Amino acid sequence: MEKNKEFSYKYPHPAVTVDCVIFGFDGKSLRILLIERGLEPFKGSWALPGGFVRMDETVEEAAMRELFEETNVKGVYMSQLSVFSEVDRDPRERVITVAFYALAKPSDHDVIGGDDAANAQWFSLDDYPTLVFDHEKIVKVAFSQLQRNFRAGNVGLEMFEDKFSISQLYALHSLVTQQDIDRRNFYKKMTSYEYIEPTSEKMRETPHKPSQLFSLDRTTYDLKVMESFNLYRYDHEEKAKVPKSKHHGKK
Amino acid sequence: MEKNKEFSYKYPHPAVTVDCVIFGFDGKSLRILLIERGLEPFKGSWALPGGFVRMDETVEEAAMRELFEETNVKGVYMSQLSVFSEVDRDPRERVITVAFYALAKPSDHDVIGGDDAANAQWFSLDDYPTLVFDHEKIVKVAFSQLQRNFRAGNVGLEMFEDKFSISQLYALHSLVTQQDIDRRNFYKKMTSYEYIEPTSEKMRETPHKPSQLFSLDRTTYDLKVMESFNLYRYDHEEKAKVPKSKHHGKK
DNA sequence: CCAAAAGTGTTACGAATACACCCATGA
DNA sequence: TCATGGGTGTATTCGTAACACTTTTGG
Repeated sequence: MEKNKEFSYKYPHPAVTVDCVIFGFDGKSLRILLIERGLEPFKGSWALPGGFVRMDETVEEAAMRELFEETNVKGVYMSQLSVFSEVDRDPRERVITVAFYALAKPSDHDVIGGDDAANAQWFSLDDYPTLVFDHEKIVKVAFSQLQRNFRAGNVGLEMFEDKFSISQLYALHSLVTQQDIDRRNFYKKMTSYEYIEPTSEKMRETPHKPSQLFSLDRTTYDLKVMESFNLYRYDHEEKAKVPKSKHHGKK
Repeated sequence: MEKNKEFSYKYPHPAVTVDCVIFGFDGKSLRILLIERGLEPFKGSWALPGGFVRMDETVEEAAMRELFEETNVKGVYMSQLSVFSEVDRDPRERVITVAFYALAKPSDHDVIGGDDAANAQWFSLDDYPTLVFDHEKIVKVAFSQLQRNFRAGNVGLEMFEDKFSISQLYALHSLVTQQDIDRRNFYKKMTSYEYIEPTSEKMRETPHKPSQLFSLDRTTYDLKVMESFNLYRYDHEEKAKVPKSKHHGKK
């Protein structure tokens, strides 16, 4: 390929990428999903999953596509976090990135590095490798957002298995909000939600804690989450079938 | 046609723009600031103030710059709203836009169309001209955001003069939230805030309403707003390091 | 004086907090 | 058995809602 610059414009254009901050929870610590770059620049370094937006897709579609290609994770709720556009944030050229964030359960996905990623792996938020570009900053902003959402009442049930105990929720809530909520009040609050339904089973954890298991009424929960926050549902396959839906909430 | 496309890339790049939704309040209705386009495409049509992001500026800087160039408005709190990236949202080429929104007082700014704008003008949200591109959608999303913020406790004091009455706040709050809050409870709530300070003056309105005037402690208020929401302060001159003015004595 | 809107007080309710207590389990 | 953590009950606080009432001003 001799002529390798085929796309010309009258004015300079920045490149546009997407980056995804995916949070998970393993029962002990909060985790983020990272990839090991398989291409230059910074080949071999760790980074947020993401990549260039194609000309025939929206940034949301790009985020879902890249996440799936690079980590095999799909079907999560994605939310636009922020645009990062510092002029020198990428050494190659001017790159503006749209950051997304989502919650996922580590066990639910077959996390396999693919495509441009040599590897994909969950890391503890307390101890993850140095990230390339300004991805550390993006992670910080994402965590702030997560913290805000949690303090505002979000419970992050997307990060749990089908069956979960209130103490697990409590552990996560404490981790994220950094607040010292009374355990018993938290218990009552959670069990008062109509979308958290008790099962009769019991579960066993590390030391000796027999605790009641609960399950989630996804339908009710989704409604609550959707109206509380600005979340959009992105099923990876969505683009393939669904046309364009437009609904306006005019009164 | 000669060769007028000097900027070449190996892969296609979208163009990146910013658009600003500026809300104001005139005592009666909620207003937005629009410009009449002075250039093609859609020359003569109305649009949100905005334009292309330069290679040497962030999207925030671009938003402030374009807003100032096209409408003469500056020194407002800007907040990233969302990225709009539908593939066909611009007829010229692939254009991804970062939408911002801010609150301003209509009277404080000398709204003059400039640069790419033939004209700039405040319109009532109930009755504004058809907008180009997907700007109507952006306005809708911005209003939803505004509504969310107001329901969450924001009072939009940025939209008022130095002296204001509680009934004015109440009128705006009712307009935005569409909620029927008790006037008297609202009054007490507002006057309980430490950043809303009574003055001894009185003001006169349409029929016969003498009402107490209040003023705003900007410092305290800014703190509250900054931590409640994700707002960033952008003084237009900031980049050129011009000293900040606290009071505007101009009229 | 009267109408209309501003401003003040008083009570009620519900969610969030604080904390006391009992139960189940495993070592 | 005891230590540890799960689960339940109850009182208090506080912000908000509901609503009665007084004051001010223009006509």
